[in-house]
Amino acid sequence: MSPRAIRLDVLVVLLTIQGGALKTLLTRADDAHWALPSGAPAYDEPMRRAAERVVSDQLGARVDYLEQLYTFGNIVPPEGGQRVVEVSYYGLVPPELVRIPAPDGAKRRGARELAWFAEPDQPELVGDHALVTQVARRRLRGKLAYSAVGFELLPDEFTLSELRSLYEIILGKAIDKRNFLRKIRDLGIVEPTGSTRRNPRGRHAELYRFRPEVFKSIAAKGDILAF
Amino acid sequence: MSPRAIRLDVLVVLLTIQGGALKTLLTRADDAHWALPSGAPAYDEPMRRAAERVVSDQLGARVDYLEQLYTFGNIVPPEGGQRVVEVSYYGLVPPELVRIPAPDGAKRRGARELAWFAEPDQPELVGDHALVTQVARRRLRGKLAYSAVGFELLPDEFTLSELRSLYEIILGKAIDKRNFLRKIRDLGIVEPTGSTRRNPRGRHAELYRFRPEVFKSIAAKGDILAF
DNA sequence: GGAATAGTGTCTTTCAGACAATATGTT
DNA sequence: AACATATTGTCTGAAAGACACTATTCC
Repeated sequence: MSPRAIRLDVLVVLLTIQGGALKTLLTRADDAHWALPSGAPAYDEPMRRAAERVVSDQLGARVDYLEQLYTFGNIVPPEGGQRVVEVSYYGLVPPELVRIPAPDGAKRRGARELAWFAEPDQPELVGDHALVTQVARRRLRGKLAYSAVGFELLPDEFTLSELRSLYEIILGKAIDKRNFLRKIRDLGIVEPTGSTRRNPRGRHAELYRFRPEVFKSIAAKGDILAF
Repeated sequence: MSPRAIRLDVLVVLLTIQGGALKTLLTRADDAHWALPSGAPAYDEPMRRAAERVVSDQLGARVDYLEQLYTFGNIVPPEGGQRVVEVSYYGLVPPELVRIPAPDGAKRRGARELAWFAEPDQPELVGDHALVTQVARRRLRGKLAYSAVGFELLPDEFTLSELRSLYEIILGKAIDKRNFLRKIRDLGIVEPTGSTRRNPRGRHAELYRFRPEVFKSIAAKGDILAF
C-alpha cells in the first residue's frame, strides 16, 4: 500500500443510562486496552449506514438516535505512517436494548468481549478513543437543554421520576422535584398514558409518553429544557 | 487509481458581515457554478492546518476563529466512482480582512475568481456545497446565544450599535436597543476604550472592546447572550 | 434648525429558585 | 404501623419584553 493511502474508519460512541450512571459501550482490544466499536465503510456504503451497521453488529438492534460527532484525521506514527480518518458518531440507546451480550450472539462479527462502562470505571482506551467519549458526553450534555435527546434514553413510556433522574445523571447535579415537574408540565411535552408502573415498594407512578409535535412547535425558543 | 481509493478534501466556509448581511466566500468553479474554497491536506499535514492554509491562500490573512463543521463522505457518481471524504470547517473573519482580492494577490494559488455572497444572492454551487453553507450558518446562529462567536465578526474595537446590528443580521430579527444594551452592560463582557468613532452624520459612538476573561467566567450558565 | 445616529429608564410579566407536607402503595 | 416512593403549591427574586424621549454631531 502506498504511503499516501488513506484509511477511512467509522467510530461509534453508544451511550445509555444504566444503574444510575451514563455508560459507554466498549469492546476489548487487547489485554490492557478497550476500544470504541468501529468499522470501515464498505465500498459504496455511506458512512452513516456503516455506523448503523457497527451498532447492529454489536447490539443486535437498531439505534433510534445517531448523530455525527467529529472527525479525527491523525497520521499513524511513526512518521510516514498511513493517515487514518476516523469519523465518529454518537448514538443513544434506551435501557431495553442494553442487554449484553446481544440477544442473537451469532450476528456479532469479530466476536470480542463487550461491556458498558460508566465514566469513573472506564478502562484505558486505544488511540484517541478516550477523547472521543469525552466529546460525546459533552455534546449530549450540551444538547440536553435545547433538544429532546433526553427522551431517546428512555423507553416509550416512562415515569416523570425516571425523566428527572436522567437529567440529574447527565447534568451531574440534583434538580428540585417540584420545579422540574412544573416546567415539564407547563411545556406540555409529555402526556399521561393512563397506566401506571407498579412499584415494588411505595406508591405507583403514572406513565407518560413524549409528544414530539409539541416539542417541535416550541423548540426554536432556546434552552427550553435548561435546569 | 484503484476504485476503492479515498480522496480527502478540506472545505472552508468563511463567513463575514458586510453591507448589513452575512456573507460567504466563494470561488468560481466554472461558467455556471461557484464553490467553497477547498484543498487536499498535504502528506502528514493535519486537516486543521490544511484548512488554515486554504484560508491564507485565498485571503492572504490568517483567520482567528476556525472550527470543524461536518464531514461528508459521498461517493462520486456514477457508481464505481471514487469516495471523496470532505471535512468541512467554518471560519469567521472580521470586516477588515474582507478586501477582495487579497492584498498580496501573488500568494493565491489557483488564482480563480473570488467573491463574497449574501444568502439570497448566492449562485448555484457545485456538489453539496450549498448544503454545507446552510449548515455553517445554522451553526453560527446556534452558537451565538451561548458563546462569544459574535465578537469574532467584529474588529477589536467596535460600537455597541455595530454589535447589536450583528446580532440582528444573524438572528434575522430586530432587537430592542435598550434591552440589548442593558444585557450587554449587566454582563460586563465589554469595556469602553475611551475613544469614539466619528460619525459622518450624527452623534459619535463610544468604542468598546470585548473582555474574554469575563465571558469565560460566566459562559457555563447557558444562553447568556440569547435575544 | 433639521436630519441622522447615539444613548438612556421604568413598568409589567414571565420564569427560575427555594422550600415541606400529603397521598398511595407495600410489607 | 412503618416504610418507600409519588405527587402537589406558594412565595420571592431575577430576568425578559414592551415602550419613548433626550443628547450630540454635522450640514
